[in-house]
Amino acid sequence: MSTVGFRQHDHTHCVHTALAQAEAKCKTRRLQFTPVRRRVLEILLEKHRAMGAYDILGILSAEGLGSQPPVAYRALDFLVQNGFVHRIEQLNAYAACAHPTHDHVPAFLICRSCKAVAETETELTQGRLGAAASTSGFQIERVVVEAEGLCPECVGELP
Amino acid sequence: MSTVGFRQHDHTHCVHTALAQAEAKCKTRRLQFTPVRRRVLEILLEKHRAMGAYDILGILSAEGLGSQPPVAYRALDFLVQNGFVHRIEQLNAYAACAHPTHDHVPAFLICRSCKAVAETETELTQGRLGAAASTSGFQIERVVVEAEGLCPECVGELP
DNA sequence: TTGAAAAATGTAATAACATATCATCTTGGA
DNA sequence: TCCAAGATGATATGTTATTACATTTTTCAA
Ligand SMILES: [Zn+2]
Ligand SMILES: [Zn+2]
Ligand SMILES: [Zn+2]
Ligand SMILES: [Zn+2]
Repeated sequence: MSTVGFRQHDHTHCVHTALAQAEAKCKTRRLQFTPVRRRVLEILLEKHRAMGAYDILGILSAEGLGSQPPVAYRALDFLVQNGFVHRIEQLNAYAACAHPTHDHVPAFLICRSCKAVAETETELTQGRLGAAASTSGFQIERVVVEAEGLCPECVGELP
Repeated sequence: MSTVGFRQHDHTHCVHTALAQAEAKCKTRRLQFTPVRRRVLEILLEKHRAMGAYDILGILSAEGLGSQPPVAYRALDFLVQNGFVHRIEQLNAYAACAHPTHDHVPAFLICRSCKAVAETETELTQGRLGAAASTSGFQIERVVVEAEGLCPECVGELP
């Protein structure tokens, strides 16, 4: 399954594929897939977990791609804006999108022990939240859904 | 309806009621409902909106109840831990619980224009998220559900 | 009642996360 | 070619949150 990413896998191939897809999408939309933007996405794809802006900045800095916070935040804003990366609100962190080929409402499973993050999908106006919104006349534009708990690896090893 | 709080109302009475309920609950559970904790909850009930820790600290400080960040964060941690207050992840802010009398999974509707916040409820493992969790063996302990959009007041007045 | 343990508070310092501003350079298109 | 929009460089600052340790207060059982 591609919906949940807790199992180990080799992803040198999928990093390449995702970068190529991102590049193509940018070309289509006439967006500039600049070196910093490309590298930030690549870092997030390679690490395959949520990373803070300053973690990413540290890597960029070591590579001579920029050392000040705006460098990282600008690249991340671009990637989030265009759906290549999601922001995880609970962690103040960022993760590469696992389903970049189609529009979706991301939802996350976040392990409180090992910090692994898996992305799945949800609906914009599911269940009671959607009902409450339409009852009150609230117009939902974006939904943050983030579940915290224990991943399969950690669930056996902790209280 | 009590589920959605976008309509105007007078709540001097409900502040008193909520404080009394909190006090009773603390007595039952043998928790210390100290002056700072009480006052922080009262502030959040009175303002009836999401507030940052430093907003609250400013008020506490003006009243001589403490001037350093840990004062506010400790009180907020206590109130969140015990279900009197919820943290709004998207806003890095806190709001008094609207349904303190029973256990629930809070969900929020957040107006991006006026910053009003309404609390409703949801299920711990709704829809696809729950399905993905059980498929992968992830054990959900807490869910953050926060919808961003336009409240009834603002939906007519903005693009 | 009293004394040890647990909980809460006071205080200082610092860490972590994020944005504002303005100058300069690059890119894409008329 | 030249302009305008977009991207980057660089400095400073703003905002949110935690660590650490000393002191006081509360709890609870001997
Ligand atoms: Zn995604
Ligand atoms: Zn784990
Ligand atoms: Zn609540
Ligand atoms: Zn509004």
